[in-house]
Amino acid sequence: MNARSAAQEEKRRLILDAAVRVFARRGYHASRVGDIAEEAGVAHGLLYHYFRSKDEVLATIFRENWGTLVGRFRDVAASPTTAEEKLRGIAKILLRSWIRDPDLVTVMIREVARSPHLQAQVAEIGDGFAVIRSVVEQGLADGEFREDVDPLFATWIFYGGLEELLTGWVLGQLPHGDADVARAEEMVVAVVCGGLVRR
Amino acid sequence: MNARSAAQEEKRRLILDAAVRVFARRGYHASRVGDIAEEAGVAHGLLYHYFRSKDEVLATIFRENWGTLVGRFRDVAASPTTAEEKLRGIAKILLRSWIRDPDLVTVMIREVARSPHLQAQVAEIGDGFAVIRSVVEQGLADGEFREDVDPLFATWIFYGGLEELLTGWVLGQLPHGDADVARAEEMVVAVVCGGLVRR
Amino acid sequence: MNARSAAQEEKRRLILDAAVRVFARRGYHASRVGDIAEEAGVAHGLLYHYFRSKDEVLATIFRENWGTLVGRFRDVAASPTTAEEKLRGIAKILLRSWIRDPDLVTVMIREVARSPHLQAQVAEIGDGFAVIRSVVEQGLADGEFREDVDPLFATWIFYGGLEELLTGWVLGQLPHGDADVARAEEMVVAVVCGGLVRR
Amino acid sequence: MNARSAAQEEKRRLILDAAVRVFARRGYHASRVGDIAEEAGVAHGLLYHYFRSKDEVLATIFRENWGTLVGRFRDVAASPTTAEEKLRGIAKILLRSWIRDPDLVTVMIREVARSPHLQAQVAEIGDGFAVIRSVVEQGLADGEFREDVDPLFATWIFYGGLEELLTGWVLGQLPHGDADVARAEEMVVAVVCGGLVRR
DNA sequence: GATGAATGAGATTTCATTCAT
DNA sequence: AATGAATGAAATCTCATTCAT
Repeated sequence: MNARSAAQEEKRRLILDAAVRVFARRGYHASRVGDIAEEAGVAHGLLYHYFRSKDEVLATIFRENWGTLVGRFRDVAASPTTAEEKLRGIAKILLRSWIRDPDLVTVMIREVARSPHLQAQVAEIGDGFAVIRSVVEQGLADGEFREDVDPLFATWIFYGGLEELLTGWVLGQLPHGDADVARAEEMVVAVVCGGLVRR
Repeated sequence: MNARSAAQEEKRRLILDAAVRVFARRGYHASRVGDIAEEAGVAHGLLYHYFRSKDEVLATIFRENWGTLVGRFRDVAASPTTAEEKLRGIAKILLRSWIRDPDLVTVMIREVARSPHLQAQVAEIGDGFAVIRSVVEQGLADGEFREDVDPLFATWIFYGGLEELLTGWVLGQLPHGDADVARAEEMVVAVVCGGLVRR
Repeated sequence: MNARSAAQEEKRRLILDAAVRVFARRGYHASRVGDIAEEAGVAHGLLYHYFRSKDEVLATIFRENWGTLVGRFRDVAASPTTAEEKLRGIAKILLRSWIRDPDLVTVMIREVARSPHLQAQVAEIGDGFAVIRSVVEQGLADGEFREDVDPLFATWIFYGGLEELLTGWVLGQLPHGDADVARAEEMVVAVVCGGLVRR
Repeated sequence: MNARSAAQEEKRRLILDAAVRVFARRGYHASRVGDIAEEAGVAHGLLYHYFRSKDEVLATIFRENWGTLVGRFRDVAASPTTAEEKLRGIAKILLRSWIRDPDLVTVMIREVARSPHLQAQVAEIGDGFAVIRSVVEQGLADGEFREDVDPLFATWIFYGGLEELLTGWVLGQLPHGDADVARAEEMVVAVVCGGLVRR
C-alpha cells in the first residue's frame, strides 16, 4: 500500500465513519448522500469515487464490522474451554461492542438486521450464526448441553437474546451504563445456559 | 354500527389487508401508495380518505395487530398456572402468529420492530414487554425462578429469542413447517426456563 | 318564486356567504371546496347542485355584488348635480362598502380585480368604469372639468385611487376606522378634483 | 465574482427570466415548475438548486425588480426640484417600466400587488410608498401642496392611479402605445397635482 | 482526486368533481 | 335535495447519481 492509497484509504474511512454517524442519527432512508458528505467534509460527488452507491456504503459498513466481530467469535470458539464459557465470550464481544461504538451498533441493529435487501448483498451475515452453532454443537457433543437441544433453534434463540439487548440499548429502553452491560452479559448466559427455573 | 359504517369498515380493512400483502412483498419503503391501492382495487386517493398518510397505514397495521396479541398475552398471564407455563403460552401465541398470517408477521418484524420512528407513534409497543415482565416477576415472587434473575433483562432476552425465531422464518433462514414451529416453541421454553446445561 | 325555490335560494345564499368568509380568510386558491361546505354547514357535494364549479362560486360572488354597486353608481350618475358631487357619491359608495362588508371587499379586491380569468367570465366588470367615465365626460361637456382631461385615463386614475384605498384596508396597511374611511373619501375627491397643488 | 459564480448567476437569471415569461403568459398558479424549466431549457430539478420553491421564484422576481424601481424613485426624490416634478418622475419610472418589460409588469401587477402571502415575504414592498410619501410631505412642508392634504392617503391615491394604469395595460383594456403611455403619465400628474376641476 | 451543477425518475399528497345511495 | 365515498389528474419537490470541469 503506497502513500497514495493510504491517503485514499483515509478518505474512504472518513466517509464511512461519517456515514455511521449520520445513519445512526437519522436512519438510513432519511439520510441523504449530501448529509454524509457534509458530515465527512467532502463534496457529495466524491462518495461515488469510493462507493458505487449509498447502498454500498451501508453494506460496506456492515461487512467490515461484522467481519471483525465474527473473527473474534471464531477466536473464542477456538479457545480450549467449555461451550458455556465460549457463549459467554461471544456475548461479551457482541454486547461490549455497544460500549465501544454505539453509533455503529445502532446502524447495524436498526438497518441491517432485518433487511432481506442487505442480506442478499452480504453473504457473511450467516457466518456469525455458524460460529455460535458450532459452539452449541460442541456443547452437545461433549455432553455439556442437554441432548434434547436443537442446535439450530438454540443458536437463533441465543443470538436473539443478544440482539434484543442491543436493541433495547439502541432504542434507549434499557439501562446502558457499563455495569448494566456487564449484568446483561451475565444474565444472558445465566438464562440461556442455566435456565430461569430454580434447580 | 349501521350499514354505511360497516361498508366503510370493510373498505378500510380491504386497504389494510392489501397494505400488509404489499409491504410483505416489497418492503415498506419500496411500496408505493399506488401499489397498495391497486392491490386493494381502489383508487389511491381513497387511501387518504381512511388514513392520513402511508406512514399511518403501517402504524395502524402494527397497532391493531399488536394490540390483539398483547390482549392474548394478558389472558395467558391472568390464567392460574406456573410462570413457566405462562411463558410457554406467550411463546405459543407469538410463534403461531407466523402460521396464521406470515405476511403480517413479516411486516411487523421487518418494518416495525426496530424503527424508532414507529415506536414513537405506537405507545402500545411496550405493553407486551410489560406483560412478560409481570410473568417473570411472578416466577420470582413464587420462588419458581432463580432469585438472581434480573426480570427486566430476562424479559428482553426471552422476547429476543421469540423475535429472532420469527425473523428466521421471515428471512427464510429457518425451517418453518408446523412441526418446526412447534419444536421452536418447545425449544425456546426449554432453553429459557431450563437452560442449555444438563442438570 | 314558490316555497321550494325560496328554501333553495336560502341555501344558495348560505353557500355564497360562507364562500365569502372562507375566501377572505384563506384566499381563493388556498380555500378548498370542503372548507366552504364546512363553513356553510352542508356536505361539499351540495355545492355542485348550486354552482358548476368552485370558480363559478367566485364569479357569482363578484357578479352579484359588483352589479349592486354599479346600480348604485348609476343612481348617483343620474342624479341632478355636478360631476364632482357625483364622483364623491361614487367614492362614498365604493369606500363605504368596506365598512359594510369587509370580507366581501377583501375577496373582490384580492381575487377578482386583477384576474384576466374572471374578467372573461364577468362581462359586467367594465360597467362601473363606464358609469364613472360618463360622469367625467359630463364634467367635460359642462365645462366643469379642464378640457385637457383625457376621460378614459382620468376614469382609470380615479378608480385606481379608490381601489388602492380599499387595498390598503384589505391589507391592513391603512387605518380603517369609520372616521378614516370618511377622511379617505374626502381626500380622494379633493385630490382628484382639486389637485394637490395649492391654487 | 469569478468564472464559476458568473456562470451560475447567468443560469439563475435564465430561470428568473423564463419564469417571468411563463408567469406572464399563464399566471402564477397555472404555471408549472416544469413550464419554467422548459422555457429556460434546463431540468426542473435545477430550479430547486437556485430557489427553495416556486414561491420563492416569484418572490425573488418581485424583490429584485421592485428594489430597482424603488432605487430609482429614491434618486428622483433626492433630486433638487419641486414635489410635483418628483411625482412626475416617479410616474414616469413606473409607467415606462411597462414599455421596457411588459411581461415583468404583468407579473408584478397580477400576482404580487394584492397577495398578502407575498407581502409577508417581501418586506421591501412598503419602501416605494415611503419614498412617495416623503415627496408628498416635502410638498406640504414647502407649501407647494395644500395643507389639508393627508400625506398617507394622498400617497396611496397617487400610487393607485399609477397601478391602475398599469393594470389597464396588463389587462389590455387601455391603449398602450408609447404615445398613450406618455399621455397617461401627463394625465396622472395633471389630475393628482392639478385636479380635474377647472381653476 | 475533487467538486458541485445538472439531471430526471419518481413518490406522496391534494382536492375538484362525480355519482351511487 | 343532500350526502360523502370514491376517483384520478396533476403538481411540487426530493435526492441518488452523473459528469464536465
